[in-house]
Amino acid sequence: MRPKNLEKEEAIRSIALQIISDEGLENLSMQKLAKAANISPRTIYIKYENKEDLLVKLFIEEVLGTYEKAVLENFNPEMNFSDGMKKLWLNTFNFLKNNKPAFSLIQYGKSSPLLNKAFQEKNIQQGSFFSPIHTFLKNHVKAGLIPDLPHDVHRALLFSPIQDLVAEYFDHLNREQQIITEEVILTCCEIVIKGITNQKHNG
Amino acid sequence: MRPKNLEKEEAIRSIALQIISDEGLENLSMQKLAKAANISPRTIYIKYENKEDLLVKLFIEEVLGTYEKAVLENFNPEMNFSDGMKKLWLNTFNFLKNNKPAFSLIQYGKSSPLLNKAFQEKNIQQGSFFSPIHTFLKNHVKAGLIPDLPHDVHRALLFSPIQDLVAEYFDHLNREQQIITEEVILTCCEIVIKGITNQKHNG
DNA sequence: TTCAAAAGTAAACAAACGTTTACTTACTTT
DNA sequence: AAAGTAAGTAAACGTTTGTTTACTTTTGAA
Repeated sequence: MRPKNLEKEEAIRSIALQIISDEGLENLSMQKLAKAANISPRTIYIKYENKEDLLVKLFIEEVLGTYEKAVLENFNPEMNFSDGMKKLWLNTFNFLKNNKPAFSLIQYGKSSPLLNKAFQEKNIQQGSFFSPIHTFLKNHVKAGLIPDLPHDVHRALLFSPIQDLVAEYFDHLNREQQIITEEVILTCCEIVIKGITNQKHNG
Repeated sequence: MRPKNLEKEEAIRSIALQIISDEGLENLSMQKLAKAANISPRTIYIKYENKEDLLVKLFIEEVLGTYEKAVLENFNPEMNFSDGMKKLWLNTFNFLKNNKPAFSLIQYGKSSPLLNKAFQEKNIQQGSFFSPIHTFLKNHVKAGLIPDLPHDVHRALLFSPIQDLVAEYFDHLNREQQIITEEVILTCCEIVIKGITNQKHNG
């Protein structure tokens, strides 16, 4: 039998991300996608059940999968807190700033009920994304370095600023400014570390 | 001549927000909106030029307008840093947790190119939203209490965690949990304050 | 009380939507 | 080399889209 053309599958995914990033999720249609990828609409349905299936797989597999891998590169849960945080922040920054389409869909994941629901189901069903970070934080809670807060609260405190900074990086790009640099990222990371770290020997 | 029925205008806006919040921006159509509001599609076009105009006005006027007012209530730029921050965080939390549709569209503002562009144009054309916060931060930079960073960077460090915490509040609601309370918000606010505050007399 | 005029409605427009049908192509297996 | 089968295409399906046309209703002012 004739084998699947993996190039076409990759084209579907990358062009779908491109359209979402440039025109918005609300402006992605199957026919527009097929035309942009130079294939028949039917071909998309060989690889995906329907539009929702395409979007969910794009989000969970293509985007969150590679995102997680990039963020956790050269990171391990046994690192000391400051080094670990800086590694995670720089990995996040360097991956996302070169992958605007991925960043765009991640943002939609916080907006769209469909993607948000898919993310939570995935997270519950088969162990959460970014579980090494979970372990990392637990270690430092146990060591008394950071306060014992729910994991979601840790995440909001420690990682929401870096995601906002990436959004600002792209906004500034549009206006041909360059304010958000690796140096700024590291400064911000240190501020966040200072905030969360217990000051056992002060006062 | 016959006057506009303001109730219908309000119905259009609130029902549009409802649909966006429940089904997503990508599932809002003019016909669905008209049917849900018990009016003719044509009526929407009396009040708005087209769908984009409706979305932009919904976002900028209805949502960001009321959001700004709520966040700045009983706040003024002359407050001391800690009190001001806590006021802003609690105002944000208490407004958004009771206004999921507003929160949803604010999230879409970070995803959708249309809304994101509209926000930036509005911000440039006629003075930024939340300018009292701008003044507030400038004051405390001048006093040497917090480091002199670009305003966007301040915003990412000081306010992105509270928005993430609101998102988590809604996620937990769906699972009938109640982790994000005013008390948690204040704890987190203090952590953020501690991080950004210059320690002039230590070390 | 009449009446211009905007508000509002019901129905329809072409275009685009997600998806499928009927068919052809390309490749593996025998 | 022939057969068999999934991949892939072109064209079309019925529906829904954003928007408009043609008409009716409601109102404040004359």
